Amino acid sequence: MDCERSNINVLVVDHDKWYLALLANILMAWQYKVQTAEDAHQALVILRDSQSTIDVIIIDLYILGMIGFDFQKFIQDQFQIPIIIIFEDKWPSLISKSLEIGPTHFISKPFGAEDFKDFKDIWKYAIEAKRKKIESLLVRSEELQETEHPKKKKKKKEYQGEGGFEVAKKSKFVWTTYLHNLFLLAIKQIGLDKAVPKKILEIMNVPNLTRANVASHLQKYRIFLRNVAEERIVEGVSQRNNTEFPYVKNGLAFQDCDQVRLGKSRLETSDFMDNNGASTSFSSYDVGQGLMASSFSSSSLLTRDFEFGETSYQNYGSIGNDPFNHINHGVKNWSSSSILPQNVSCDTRNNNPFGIQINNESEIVRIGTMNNERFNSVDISDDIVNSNNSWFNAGDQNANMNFRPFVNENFGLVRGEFGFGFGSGSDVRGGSGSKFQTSLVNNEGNVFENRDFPLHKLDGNDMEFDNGATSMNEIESNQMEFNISNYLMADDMNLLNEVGKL
DNA sequence: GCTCCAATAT
DNA sequence: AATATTGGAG
Repeated sequence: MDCERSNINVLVVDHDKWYLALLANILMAWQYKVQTAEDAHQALVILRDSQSTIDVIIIDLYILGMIGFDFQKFIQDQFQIPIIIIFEDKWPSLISKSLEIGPTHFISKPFGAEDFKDFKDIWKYAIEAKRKKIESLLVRSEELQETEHPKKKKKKKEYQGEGGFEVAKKSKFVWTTYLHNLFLLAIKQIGLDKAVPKKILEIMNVPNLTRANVASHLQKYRIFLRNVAEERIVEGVSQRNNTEFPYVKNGLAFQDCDQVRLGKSRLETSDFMDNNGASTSFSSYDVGQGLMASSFSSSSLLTRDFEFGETSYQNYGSIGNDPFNHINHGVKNWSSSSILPQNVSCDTRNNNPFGIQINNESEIVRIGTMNNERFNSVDISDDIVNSNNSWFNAGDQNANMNFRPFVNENFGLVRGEFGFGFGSGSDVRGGSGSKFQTSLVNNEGNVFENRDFPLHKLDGNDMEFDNGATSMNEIESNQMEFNISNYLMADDMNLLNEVGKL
């Protein structure tokens, strides 16, 4: 048993140095080889540098959440490294999220040395996992020959390697979000026109990834791009919502680094939220709302898991049991789709951010305005909508507004390569506007369709205020903000540095 | 013999 | 639907 132990290499990841030290001590006493990491990024680097020698990962649930649960899937699927998650009870949603990904071993915090007297469970788990891993790769051909019929054996022989071993049939490669994002990043670096499988493979630098894998994926990607190019967007905000391929998913990377408008992009992932409330994935701060479909000078928000059609999207979530509605407070509506600016505050005398609500036909139903503390909505003309129920439920939709400098004056709904959001092109500002113009924007950022909607009662004097809003808790805010670099492996950061985006 | 890519197979 | 494999062209 002991000799087996010393063959197991463990990576321990926790942001709590005390636990880190505790685990390292225990593991080393048990003759594990231990590597430790205090944060997510360091864990990624370690794993990347020595992934072939890591047999087990013990990781804090919160950090796992920071890396993203794709990471769990990634190392379980691709590397087949078992994960043992140490957790605190206060993140129940994270636990269930993690359990969705795959079989996982949990240890509850706080734990002490005595809890590790029962460590043999983990031992068994790790050793068993390693054994399975090896067995899945190598199957004794002798055993096979006993059971196989001669006919089948002939076919199997192609796989036969040296030393009487036979390599088990390769499992289907899975393009996780993470890998796809690396793929996109590689293409970004090379340039789409010059991107060929070999080069992409080289830049992605992912173990076990083959050129054929990349070629196949590239083919699919090109087909996708062709479809997008041919697609008519005249329908406005339409079906393209359904296709996720080019999107940044889970915020790990971006198809086009230019999309990052600001030096610091804040990234929120719904991994931190109840899965009922999957939400906005990107926002920035200081100016605007993050990622634009182009270099337009206005704001844009990205949402995901957003269904624009029949199902309305409830864009709110929670952290544990705490309402989490201050960053992604944008969209929440029960009966029809609604999009509101997020992370905005304003000089209400000159700039009024707007929220708009649209129906299933992409028509604007209502437009709301905000000031520093409140949200209210304003009816737009009845020829757009004859609604006798035309006020936003401001408390629901914009509780916990986040107040930051906000310079945009105008909003329109844009549909760009990355989704939809608020774009420039309108000529509305508090007190002075008479029209609200929505701008539909193509992938190049060019407005291809404008629609004007008359407004009234945009004057601040006419505003009705809601009392439900509260300001954002700064600490919570900080907890939810991560520099993008935290999500990237070392090479990716170099790549982004070269492009000058970090 | 290798790469790319479109077509085809699984 | 997603990924793997094939076969022609360069």
